[in-house]
Amino acid sequence: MPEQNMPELTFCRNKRLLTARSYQAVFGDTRYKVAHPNLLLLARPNQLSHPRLGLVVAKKHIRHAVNRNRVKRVVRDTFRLVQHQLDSVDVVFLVRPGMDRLSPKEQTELLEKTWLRLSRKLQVDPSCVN
RNA sequence: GGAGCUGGCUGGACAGUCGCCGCUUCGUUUUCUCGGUAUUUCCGUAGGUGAUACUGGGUUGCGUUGGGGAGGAAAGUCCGGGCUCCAUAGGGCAGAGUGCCAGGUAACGCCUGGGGGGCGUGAGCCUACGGAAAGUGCAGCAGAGAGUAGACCGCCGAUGGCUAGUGUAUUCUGGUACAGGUAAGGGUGAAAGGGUGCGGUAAGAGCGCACCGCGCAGCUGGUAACAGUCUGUGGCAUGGUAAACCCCACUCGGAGCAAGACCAAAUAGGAAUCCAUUGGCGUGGCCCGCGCUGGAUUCGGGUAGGUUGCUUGAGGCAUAUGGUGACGUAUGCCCUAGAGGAAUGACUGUUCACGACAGAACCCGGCUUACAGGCCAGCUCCCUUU
RNA sequence: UGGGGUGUGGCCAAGCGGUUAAGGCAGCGGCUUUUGAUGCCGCCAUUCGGAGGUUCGAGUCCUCCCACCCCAG
Repeated sequence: MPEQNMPELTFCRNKRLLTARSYQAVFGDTRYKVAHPNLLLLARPNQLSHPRLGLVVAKKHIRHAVNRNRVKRVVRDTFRLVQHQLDSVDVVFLVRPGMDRLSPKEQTELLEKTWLRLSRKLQVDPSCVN
């Protein structure tokens, strides 16, 4: 949990990918990639001063709307908490089957690890394709 | 105490941290914009125009105050409406739906009450439940026969034929099973054209009679469906299937908020008025009808994107009242999600019965399906005690 | 969110309410052949996505569920 001199931890609309074009840009020019059986992250540097997040949660992979919504909420919440450790990148999160079978706590832990892996990749390898 | 039936309610609680979306209070001048006052620039008759300062409002951003924020099924999309556009949804055909009766309702395939039928000891539950005497069709295999019945085994053979017996034989008594008569019994099948008994007969048969069942007409009760220890009448006529076509009665125009309306980069296939009414296009399958398209004149139109539609409604709650009830009426009070890649979450702690099914997307009324449990009310059956 | 469609062996599929549910590919067994290919014969569906209902009888008709696919910015 974050503590002293709290940085801004909001998550408003300018920190999301809003148009189909933004998503296509990330899919077409993926520089970073973090994979796990239950999820996949794609990322690409942007020209802004902050990271942005986009979600792809397909009905095919997670059947019930309740579980889809919860996965999206957890992803957003964890992204919100680690956003200052990431550089200016556009990130697209894709689910894979089985994510809904994890408990909320397991999902949170998994995502915290995943964001850590992404930030490490961004620092080690700031420009190259994975 | 146990087992069960019916109806209704509820769908973890509390605290903290970080966040999301509307509304709201105050502030900041962050963006854009409209106005007022003062000074002043230019053209100067009136007046117009620009700049600076002060000030008021709207809008947007940021901060801040307060308050709100998924369901009983939000689901499946199976019905019915509202709303919007197409004509104001109109006429006919075709098509679809509903189907005991009455009522409720905006409407319904829903609900309530009643009737018939079925199940249960009972409280209760289930019920596509109009018409097969308008017509057409279907019923494999088996079986004699499957819908104007039929004759395999069987029974009979009165009557007629053939034949025997006596003295004679159309007349009496047999034999035969040739014609024929039967539907009691057997057998087939899901289904075989009222049932039981008595009479009757050659054997039989509603052929006759009694009872039961059924049909028709009347009477009585009921708004009606329907009912009846009712009256008369018919020997029985009318097998099944309409979730086969169909008939009868009633209902239904089509699309859907990605409907539609407004502001509007780009691009030019345009809009209004008058004339013309043949062809083409547009709505739903078709026809009628209706609206566009064509020519002339005059100048403006609307994809990306944004705004709106968007939540106050056949709304809830309480009381009174009418009704068996669904529900209606009156009065008072309340406002209770409104996003736009899509808001309610995550984490920590405490607690208990350790938390099911599951997430609003224009809005309502139903139905159906999923569901850990918990609570309340009424009723039934069994056992025990007094 | 709304609109529409499909479901029959492992795969592709036909199927007026009526015997034991066509056919092709694949698979398995056999025959033919020295072996293989080809050809021929045989086997392979306790049930037509599931559950109820109508009917004497349902893959087919009706109702409700389940799964999958397509269309509309």
